[in-house]
Amino acid sequence: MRKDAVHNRERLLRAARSLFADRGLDVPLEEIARTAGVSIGTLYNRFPTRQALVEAVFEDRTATVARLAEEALTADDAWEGFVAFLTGVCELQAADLGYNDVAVRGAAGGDPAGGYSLMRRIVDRAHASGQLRADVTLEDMAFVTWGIAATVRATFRVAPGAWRRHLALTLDGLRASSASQTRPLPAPPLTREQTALLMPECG
Amino acid sequence: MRKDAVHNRERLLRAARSLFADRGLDVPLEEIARTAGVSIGTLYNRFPTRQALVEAVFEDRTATVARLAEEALTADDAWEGFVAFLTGVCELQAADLGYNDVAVRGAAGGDPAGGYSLMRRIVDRAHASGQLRADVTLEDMAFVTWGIAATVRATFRVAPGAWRRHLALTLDGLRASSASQTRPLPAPPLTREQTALLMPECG
DNA sequence: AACGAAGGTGAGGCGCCTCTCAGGTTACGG
DNA sequence: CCGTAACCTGAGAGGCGCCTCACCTTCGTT
Repeated sequence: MRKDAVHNRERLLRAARSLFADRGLDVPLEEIARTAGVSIGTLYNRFPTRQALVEAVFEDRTATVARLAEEALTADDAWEGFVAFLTGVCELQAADLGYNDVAVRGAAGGDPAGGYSLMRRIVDRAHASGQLRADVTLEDMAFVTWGIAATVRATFRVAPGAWRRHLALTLDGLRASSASQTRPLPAPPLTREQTALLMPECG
Repeated sequence: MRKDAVHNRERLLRAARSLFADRGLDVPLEEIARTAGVSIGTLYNRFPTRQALVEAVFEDRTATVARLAEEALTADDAWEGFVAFLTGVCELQAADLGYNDVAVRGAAGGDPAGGYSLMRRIVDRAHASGQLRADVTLEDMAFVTWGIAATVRATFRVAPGAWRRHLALTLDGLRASSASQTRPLPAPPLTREQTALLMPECG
């Protein structure tokens, strides 16, 4: 690739990163090109589809999630690791409206550097320590993601940080002590296949 | 109003109700008119803005919510009433993608027939019975709404009913027994003003 | 029956966004 | 320094959805 092409690619990524973060994934491509100081044609040269641009912009996030997961596994307490991981992921969503969209729409593509199997280990460890309720599965983590993402979107202008309250309430519902002993949960967990369909990046 | 106008108005409402339910609030107005067998001009005659149409379509829902709230207040057990109310509201969202949008975007306009003060009574009653955790407020109900709505949207094609599992987990987090005694929640509840801003129909 | 007002119609203007392509420009190996 | 392949450009075609308005039809009243 010629070096001016590389240069333009980077300018486009910088512009897209910033606009996606502020306004979500639906920013007009023309605006991204203009912000990057490049023509719309160049944008299409570098990124033939919007999807390609989105994937390039959020490529680093998958590594970040993997790092969060690894840190969580080294936490002294399994539950604290579990909480730290989910908090970290939600912080990413709160800091970047574009990534928030990615999380909700499953638009990232590609497995997050083995994030899925790391997450499984976090969940297993929290189960083993007896602090995560036994009837909760890895697939239920999607509920946390979707729920907190929605609260972030609803409140980020008016009450940034409010999602932390929602997350705390959600996490309390996942503690072993919160299980409603009387009756089982009213629906089965999502299957692995369903999760793969809904969040391709976790397949 | 002339009777052909009334007739067309009803055809438009029927078409909009059906399309909104299946595809959400962003259906093209032209398509609604076409489905109703009426011209786009007529749609604009009856409903000068999209907002007006949406409000007319979902007018009945506010009464439904009020009815749910009243039923909840007559339940033998305060907690069961509380759960029944939230379940009912979520069922409305799960049954109609348009109403789901309304709930998330706060696009309904108008107080739901005093639904807000009824909800307050449901929450107060659940507090009084000692079953709803004390550090949860009426405003926190918005988290439930947003969260379940998001899960409904994500799963309704692939796993309809999965939201019930999410709701059950969420509700378990709201039980008094789930309060993490050690530390307070990490963020204050939304203020009444913030809630009014975010969900105008609850102002 | 006749008339005025209310209502219906749909082509077309507008704005927004996506995507293409013919023509001009630049990098870089030889 | 030259030639060519890679690259950049931006006008414009095309699609979509919103909304208006001049013209015609129908209702309902007298």
